[in-house]
This record gives sequence, structure tokens and C-alpha cells, in this order.
Amino acid sequence: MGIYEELKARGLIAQVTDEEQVREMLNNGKAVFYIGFDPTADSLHVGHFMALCLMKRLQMAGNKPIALLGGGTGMIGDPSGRTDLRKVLTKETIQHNIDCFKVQMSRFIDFSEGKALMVNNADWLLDLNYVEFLREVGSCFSVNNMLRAECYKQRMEKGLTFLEFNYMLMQAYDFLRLYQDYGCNFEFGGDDQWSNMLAGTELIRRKLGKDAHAMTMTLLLNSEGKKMGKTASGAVWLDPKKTTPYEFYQYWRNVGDSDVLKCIRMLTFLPLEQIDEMDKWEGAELNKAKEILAYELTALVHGKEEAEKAQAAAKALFAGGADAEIPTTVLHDDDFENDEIGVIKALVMAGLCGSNGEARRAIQQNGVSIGDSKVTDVFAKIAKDEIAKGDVVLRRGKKNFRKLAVE
RNA sequence: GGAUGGGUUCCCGAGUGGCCAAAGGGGACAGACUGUAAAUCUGCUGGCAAUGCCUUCGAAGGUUCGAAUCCUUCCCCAUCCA
Repeated sequence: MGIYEELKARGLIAQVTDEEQVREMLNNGKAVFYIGFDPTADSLHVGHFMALCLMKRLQMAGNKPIALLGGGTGMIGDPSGRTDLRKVLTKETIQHNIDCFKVQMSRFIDFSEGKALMVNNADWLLDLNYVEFLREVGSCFSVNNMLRAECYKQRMEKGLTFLEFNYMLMQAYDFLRLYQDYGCNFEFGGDDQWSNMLAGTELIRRKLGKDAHAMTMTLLLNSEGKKMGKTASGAVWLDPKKTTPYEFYQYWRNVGDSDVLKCIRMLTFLPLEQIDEMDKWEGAELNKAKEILAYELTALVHGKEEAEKAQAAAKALFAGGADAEIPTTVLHDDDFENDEIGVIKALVMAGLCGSNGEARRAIQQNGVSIGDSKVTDVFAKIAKDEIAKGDVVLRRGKKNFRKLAVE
């Protein structure tokens, strides 16, 4: 089975420009491909992770990857598939984000000895001359066509600035430049990038009379059609400082039944035969699949050691084993009053509740416990001695735990 | 540039002088049920030293005993006409 077939079997391929040619190129390691990453935040997230995995898979199959950092396109902001205006980032922020991206990427992809390239489109976009660009590139685009593009549909109702409208040209120009400078003949991206990518292949055809190809990855959606890798408080980040390995593990441990296998297929490197075997599991058995998913992904992103820790912590909390790996909050002497601390205060300090009011409510709703016993009194206190013994585990709801310790 | 309609809490959206920390829905959170799932039902959803006080209805001023609501200026968005 070639790499193309494998990607297809994993459900990763959404759209391709020409299936026959694409298959032939990828399977024979003839593609020099790029994936763009716009530095919109200071850490990569799960969506980027998928792209990086794809890069890795294709690299292993002999194709050459180029990671394109969007130092230039980040100045504009891609409106594709968005309903709201993108916040315009400052140059400093963009640079900072790029630096963060670089570090994280090098952990996944081997850039040594020219096995892969990392380039920044700021290098050519920032110096463009407006009029020249319009004459060279702008003349190749039909506004009528652009307006028909799916990626602008939503924005046609809510409003779209000229700035964002130009994003497509920038991305198309990127592809042209990469084709000329690095022999890049292939672009990958999320499915929401399809219109932009086609704009690139079109531009190359018009300017150079050459064929270039594009392929999009299926967006990872849950059974309700929402993008996965997002929580109420934002994305699931790959940076352990932004999303701890434990939280990361828990995110995947908690995916819905109907999404587990899809996630395993698309995100892990487990062999397909093994996945097909799991596909037969049903009901409570799926819990095991979720454990595998969570473990595999945490290991890929944070390393085996962290994955094991996260798994041990989870088992400890939910199955009552050893509790060595529970995240701990250290309290200091001046947090105590008469060698006691109020449960409400402890909840807030441990980050389990956002405010005293929230903590109070949680207690009133029977959602708080210390160890195995429910806290029923809003004014309950915890003795410093108890905490010093090291076995006070504060718990809010079923899934939020924090061990307390004294400085 | 002109005309019209808008900007309300995490999101959508009601409210057009006091009864408004602001209806309703969604989401989030908690409880019950479960398998750390889904569905369902219940509660809850600005902050605080809490029968009170403070902050919040695009921004700044003003009128008023009292303003999300009225007036002025400004900023922003959509639609139509240029």
C-alpha cells in the first residue's frame, strides 16, 4: 500500500486536484510539498499537529516537506471559513509567535541536512511593491471568481475587508515563489484552504504554464460537525505551559464514542490493521480505545514519560490508585488563618473555581469534595496539618482535581 | 459622500426612563443517571467582607431624584444609492 492509499484509508484526504497524478507523485516520493502555518498564536494546536503528522508521513515516504511560516500572511489574516474579522496582529507578536512555532516544529520534523525546509514568507511578501504586484499577480485574478469562492461565502454577509480579501493572492503568490525558488510542486493544507490553494495552482499555470498540485486534509470534526481540538477556554495547545500534558490527555480521553475511532485513524501512527480491530469494539469497551487514543497522542506530543504520568494520574483519580501524579497547588503560610484555610479560598487558589462566588455555588450544588467526602458547608475549613500530611485532594466536579501542599 | 437599520452579559437575542445584574435560547459549569461517552431531567451562569455595595448594555460627555433606555459628539458594522 502506498502512502496515498494509507492517507486515504485514514480518512485524511479531503480534496485533490488530480487524483491519478497526485497518487503517482506521492507514492514515488516525487513531491516537494509545502504546508503553511500562520503565526496567529504563540503555540501550535491540534490542527497544526495533524498537518505536522502529515508532513512526517510524507517525508517518511520520500517526499520533501517545506514548512512555510506565515510571517507575511500573518500580517493580513486569512478570512477563510471565518464569520468574524480577524484581529490584526502586531509585527512583534508575529515574530514572537514564529519563534515559538519554530521550536515546536523542530520537535516533530527532522530539518537536518536538508531533509526538510523551513521558510518564512515575510522574506518575499514584506518587500513587495504594490503596483508591481498588482500588475504581475493581481491581473491573473478575477474578482468575480474570487467572490464565488466558498471561503468568502460566510463573510459576504458579515463583511469582509479589502485587507483580508487579498489573503488569497498572498497565498497564491507564496506557492508561485516556492515553485520557482525551491521547486515546490505541491501544497497541502486544511480543507478550508482549498480555494486559496487552487488560486496558487492557477497562478502557477498562468504565469509559468506549469502544473502544480494541491491536496487538502479533512478537518477533524466531531459528530456534531464542530471542529475538534477546541475547548470552551480556547484551543488544545501543544505547548505544555498552555495545555498541560494531563489536560491534553484528558481532552482525548473524553472524546465522544462516535469520534474515537476517527481520531485514532487520523491522528495516531498505529497500524491500520490494529485500528480496524478496534473498530469492532462497542459500548463500554470503547473506553479502552479512548485510553489508547489519549496515551498515543500525549506520547507523540509530550513524550512517553509525560504520557505515562498523565495516564497514571488519570487512573489514580478515576479508579482510586496511587495519587502521586495529581497536579499540586502549593499554599504558603500567609494563606492560612489560625492554621486553617477556607474551602472557598482553597478552591480559588487551586484554580478550580474562578471566583469566590463560583466556589460557593459549586459547594452549594454538591460539586465539591475533599478526598471522598462531600463538602456541604460553605464555610468549611481545612486544617494546615491535614494538608501538610500530603493527602488532601480537593475536587470540583468529577474531573477537576488538585492536591494541596504546604510550603 | 447620501439614506436606512444596528452595536446589550461567553455567543445569539429581548428590553426603549425606575419593578434591570437585564427575558428567552445556546454554550459552559454542577447534580442525578452512566462507562471520565452520548441522550435525558434538575440546578446554575458579573464581582465582593452579601437582606447591602461595586462594575457591566460601542466610547466620552450631558439631561434627570433615577439612564441599557432621552440628548450631544465620536468610533465601529450591515444594507441600499453613488
